[in-house]
Amino acid sequence: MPDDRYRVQSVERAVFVLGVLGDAGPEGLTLSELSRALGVSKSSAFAILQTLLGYGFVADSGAGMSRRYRLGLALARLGGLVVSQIALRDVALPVLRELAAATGLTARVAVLDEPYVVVIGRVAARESAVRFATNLFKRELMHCSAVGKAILAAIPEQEARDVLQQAGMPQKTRRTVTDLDLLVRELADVRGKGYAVDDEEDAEGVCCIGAAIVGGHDACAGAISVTGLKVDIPAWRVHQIGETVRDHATRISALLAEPQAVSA
Amino acid sequence: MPDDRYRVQSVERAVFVLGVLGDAGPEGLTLSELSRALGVSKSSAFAILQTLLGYGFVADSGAGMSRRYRLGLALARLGGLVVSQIALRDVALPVLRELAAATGLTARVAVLDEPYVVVIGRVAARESAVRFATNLFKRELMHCSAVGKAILAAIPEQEARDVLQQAGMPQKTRRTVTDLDLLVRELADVRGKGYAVDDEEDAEGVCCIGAAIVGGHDACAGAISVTGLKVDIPAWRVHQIGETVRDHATRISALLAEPQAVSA
DNA sequence: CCACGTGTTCGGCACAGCAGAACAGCATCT
DNA sequence: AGATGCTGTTCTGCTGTGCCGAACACGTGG
Repeated sequence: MPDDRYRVQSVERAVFVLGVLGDAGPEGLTLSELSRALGVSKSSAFAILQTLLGYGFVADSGAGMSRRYRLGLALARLGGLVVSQIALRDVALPVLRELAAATGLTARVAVLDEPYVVVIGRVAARESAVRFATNLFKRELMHCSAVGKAILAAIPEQEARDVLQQAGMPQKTRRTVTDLDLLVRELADVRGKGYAVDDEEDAEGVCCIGAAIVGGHDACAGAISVTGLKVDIPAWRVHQIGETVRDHATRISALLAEPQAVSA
Repeated sequence: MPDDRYRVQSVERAVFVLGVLGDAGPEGLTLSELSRALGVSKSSAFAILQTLLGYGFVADSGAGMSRRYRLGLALARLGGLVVSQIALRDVALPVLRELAAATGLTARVAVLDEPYVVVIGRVAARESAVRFATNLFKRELMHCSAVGKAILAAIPEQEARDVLQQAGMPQKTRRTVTDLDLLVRELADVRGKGYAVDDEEDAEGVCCIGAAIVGGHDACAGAISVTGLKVDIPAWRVHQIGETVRDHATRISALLAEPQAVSA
């Protein structure tokens, strides 16, 4: 996907190794399984694994005839560093707790990771029938999520067009907006209201309402949203919830503008 | 460090890139700084960065003349996967809370990541004068830590010797045991008592008492320990604390043996 | 016992990807 | 203004990396 002019093959393969091992779960994979999944020779996969093994990026369970490889603890360390570096997360979480309490819905905070959005924090609704299995830190498409559309509405239109074209606009449900111009027109409406709605556009039966967070270093720092079943968010509640979400987003924006007083 | 026969240079360099960026903090580094820190040409570093960038392993803040690179969110995702895969962590943490409360000391749980130990969980003492700045998920030496010695005592002697020789036994403080045979003899004593003591062997003025956790898939699943200032752990308290730590370790071992009933 | 599974080792050839130099912006100093 | 330092990016050509394939050692099950 990146500018494939300056990509180095070995590194790319190493990244794939980590990706495949991540999907594999705690049991891990054998060398043969891995080399097949990647479509590379066993010896190549072996060399990459040995290298990553030396630095703790992968771990191996028991040597011998059926040695299994899984993700290593060095990744936990680096991952922790990344998380601790996201200031927005720490600022937003307390406010999200209030938002979740006020609406009775699951609240989330996400940032732009061009051309995707990434959920970096989450507060589950206290008493929710279903639990939304949204993976933290996974790249999600912008055109069919409330946080995505909220961010798109907060950045220059041309930039939004670029981002959308780069990522594509696949049809995820019956209601997904797949036309670029149609979505851009919707963004104007979002700017007017101050909140964005995802009405079953990402998953059937699931509704989200989000609002952008402005400030920080860049113009748009991210967005927050609440998620619930379509049943729990009837049409007549949308506007009221939308305003609540928008107000909480504004509060986070204000907190970001303040001189930081971070506690240990 | 690894069997440098089968290491692939590009992957190794990519690992170094991530390591350097991790140490650099949220501000990140410029391409030039990075290439200098690594001792590779700018173009090589650039190619590696482009590749990692494409998969979210690094992120870039603003293009142009002074583009800065930092760790990317993909690492947070993989790191989260790793953490969630460590069953021991979830089992141990509640018990560690009790241990911390019972002793008034900081409690930690670690696993073997040959030939090192890695702290995977921690519960700070409620009312502690100092806060111990131990990094989670960082590889630590075994010969000068309570968790390390506890694990060493729980595995076959030959294996312990191998591990110690592989990692080396550098002198970290005046009291660090740097002689292999001397330490091996101490391990017999640890087996007898059921707990291991680190008496200012890792850092001046800091004392740890740890005990091994057995069971799980392997014979030795890890170890727990309590950490405090030498002043807070006078000689007459060592035995009593040691027994407390040992008992809590035994409880964790028992929990691991039970058929898992994990809550969401 | 042989056939197939595994992980590991080796060698040789090709091209991946290195280094170095040239390029384009931008700052700051002379 | 001009000059010189920085920055990131691009390009080219040579070299040595690190690919693949095949042989190896070990275990298992038909």
